[in-house]
Amino acid sequence: MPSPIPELPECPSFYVPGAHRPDQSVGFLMRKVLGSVLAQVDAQLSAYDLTYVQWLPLYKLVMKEGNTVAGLARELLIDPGAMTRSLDRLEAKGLVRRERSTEDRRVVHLVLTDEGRKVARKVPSVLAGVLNGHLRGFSEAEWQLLLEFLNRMLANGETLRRAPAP
Amino acid sequence: MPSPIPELPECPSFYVPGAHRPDQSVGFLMRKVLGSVLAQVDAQLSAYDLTYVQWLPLYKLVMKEGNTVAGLARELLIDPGAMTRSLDRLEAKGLVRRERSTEDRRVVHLVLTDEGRKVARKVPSVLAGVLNGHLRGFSEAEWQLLLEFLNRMLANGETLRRAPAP
DNA sequence: GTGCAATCATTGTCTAGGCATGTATAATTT
DNA sequence: AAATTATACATGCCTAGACAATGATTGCAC
Repeated sequence: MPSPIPELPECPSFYVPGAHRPDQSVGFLMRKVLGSVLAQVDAQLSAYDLTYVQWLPLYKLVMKEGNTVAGLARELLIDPGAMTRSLDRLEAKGLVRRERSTEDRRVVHLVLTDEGRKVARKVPSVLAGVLNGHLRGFSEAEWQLLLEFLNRMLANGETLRRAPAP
Repeated sequence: MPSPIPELPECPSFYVPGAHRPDQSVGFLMRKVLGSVLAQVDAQLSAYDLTYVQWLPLYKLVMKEGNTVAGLARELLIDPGAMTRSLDRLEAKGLVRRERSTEDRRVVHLVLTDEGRKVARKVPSVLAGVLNGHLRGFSEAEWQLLLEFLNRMLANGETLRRAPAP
């Protein structure tokens, strides 16, 4: 009797190695869309001497979702080393301050400066504008469907990470 | 009589600055999905000492879509400087060769080595596998719809680039 | 033809991320 | 209590991309 095969639904075969040109694959298209969104957001944010990725930790701090280097790195799914250097830049601009914790002397608490809070406030409307611009012509249902698709792909990616490719 | 307003459909207002948490916005989700796809592709490609982005120029060379630095950079939507350095790495690995053109001494022709051609062949099936894995549970219609959404967002981004935000 | 503008490739300097390592400080185990 | 393990932050070295400036060449205008 064969060992019980885990109940994974079959993968589709939308992509067949030689068949499609990869510049119309989901991956390449998403790269381009994301590039377009980021370029426009960053272009507008340059007025505040900020980038999208620099805003992300500021936002997390505003929302009180993490206030340490490791915490932010986990939240933003990036390397702690990258986070450290990113915070170096933000600190140099006077947007955050580092304060070594007293109860656990390993951790560094990050606090927004007034300037940091001020500039972080400007970002969401820029982001909303660019995203809405890219969704011109979408119905609300289509938008929701797109979000659902992305969430499903993300969930698939998770399960793939646990049970790697055959 | 007011000047004729260009016939641009209104932007939707799906995203309102304070309303949504940005980690469920299209942008952030696409970042995560793309990260998941790239991580898995690169993990598998590491067996060939190659990455997805290193494969792209090889593929363009195979397809004979550009055979110069500037040509590849245009095709792949990246900076010529970045292309030069990327080719440095590929040349160091013995996957491409540079040959200064004789008829126009400014340009450098890029030619795949046998090794380059060989390793480039391995990639499409890896790519297809990971993409199909992320599309598990998608119907063909849903897949096509997703592609359509992405193409529409891309087109919107184009028009936005010409006529910047209000 | 001479001068000017455009093109091609390269290099320097910057942000951004990944991986590996190191150091200090907890926390846990024994 | 001592030793091990784990965590937090920082640093070094790598890929990757953006922008700006440079040098070499070519093409065009005049």
